[in-house]
Amino acid sequence: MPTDLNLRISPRTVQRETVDKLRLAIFSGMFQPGSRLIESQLCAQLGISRPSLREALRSLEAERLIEIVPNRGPSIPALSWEVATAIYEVRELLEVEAAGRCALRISPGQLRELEKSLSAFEEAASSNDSLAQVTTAADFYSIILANCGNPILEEVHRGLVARISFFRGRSMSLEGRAQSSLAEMREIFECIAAGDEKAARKASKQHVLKAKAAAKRSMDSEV
Amino acid sequence: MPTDLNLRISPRTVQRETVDKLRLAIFSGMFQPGSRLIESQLCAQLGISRPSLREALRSLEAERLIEIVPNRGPSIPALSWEVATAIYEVRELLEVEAAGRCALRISPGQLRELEKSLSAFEEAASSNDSLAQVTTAADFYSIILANCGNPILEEVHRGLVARISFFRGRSMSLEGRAQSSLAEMREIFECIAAGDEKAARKASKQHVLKAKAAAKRSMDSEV
DNA sequence: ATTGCAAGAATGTCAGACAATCTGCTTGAC
DNA sequence: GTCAAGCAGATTGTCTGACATTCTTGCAAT
Repeated sequence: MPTDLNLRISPRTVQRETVDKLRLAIFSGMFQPGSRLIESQLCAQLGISRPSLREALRSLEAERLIEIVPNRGPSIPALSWEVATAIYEVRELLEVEAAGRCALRISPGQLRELEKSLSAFEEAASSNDSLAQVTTAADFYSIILANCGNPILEEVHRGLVARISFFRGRSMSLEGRAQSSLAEMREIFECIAAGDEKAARKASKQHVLKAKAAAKRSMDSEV
Repeated sequence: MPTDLNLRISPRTVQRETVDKLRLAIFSGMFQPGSRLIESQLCAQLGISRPSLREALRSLEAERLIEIVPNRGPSIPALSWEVATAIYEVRELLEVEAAGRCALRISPGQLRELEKSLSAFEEAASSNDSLAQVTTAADFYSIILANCGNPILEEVHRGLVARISFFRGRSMSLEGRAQSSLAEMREIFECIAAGDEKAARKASKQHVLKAKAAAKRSMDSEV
């Protein structure tokens, strides 16, 4: 039997609930970039005590989802295009590697899961629900990353994607982006299904580059 | 003038001091892998209150330097060889990319700094001070990562290296590892100094692979 | 318009408390 | 003698309340 089968269920603690709730709130753009978070207000809204909140904030700080400046407290960092570019570049590095490995080692069962998630995205892409588009697209990637055979690759990728997830919501709503995204993702899927490592890498690289370009367009059009 | 010139000095807060102290303590192997950390003991040793300590522990948890299981508290995770391997693989990805970029864009001033750090490692390598070897080697890499033009690459790399830093201390003490490491690092330096991207990538890849092999040897010999 | 100051707000940190959970040891049954 | 049940101590999760320090803001004065 597997040696590290983890049967232990993790009790939901206030700290973890709070981290999850705040993370979701940040993703959904509830706070303006640059705006400060007032501890007392958050405590009241979340119905928790200040020590618990502060622990949660430290976790989010380490994830780079918020910044905490001594004596000024937590705030939502304004993500510059420079940093976003840097994140996209590292994402490219990681996703290309993951797609290539995935093509060589994914199991038939997981491949079906990947196909399912692609279908889910297809459905979302034809709708106007940009939140559904982002989440289903994220599912697609996370299956690839989960099957690349390297848990660290997955972990690092998740951390990066978190920071630019709200970019995706905006770029998805660009005219036609969801459809072309779908085509690129289908290409990646086909390559993985065929077990063609090189092609999977190439397709994955193309996809990230286009996503990056779309993110830039959506940012420019906003300024 | 630079737009993000950060003149703000960060006051040293208890939380930050504590994170730094504990991180250093973990690096230096003060705690056995798998051993639990007792909050009350740490509070007494550090002379701080429990809320402050718990905030620091949350930061370290997010860095993956400790694990916190609900109702069992913090402990030092036992780093399996599987995970260590995964980390080395991602390190390879990042360091190769960084070395290649660095070769194309490093400034003469920073190149001199890199040369200096190489000399420092050379001196340490001929001694038996494995701590000095690890720190000077870390300086060498961090200069490369700082000059690759991608701050995210640097940030992610730092997070990974932190988790396996104590491996390096052990593998450096392997017979002859410091000397061969020196040769590999000098090769990387030469390639960067020559501005040869491809060669820098190749040399960097070789270096990580050998470091990984050395880490495995040191781990095997311990079991 | 700029400077300086004072009141208010927010954070950093601590002390103490209590319920829930875990751990180890004693006790009892077979 | 071994194993299970149960109890006491240890430890964590969480809250309340407090206070000094630091930041912010509005107002007055130059």
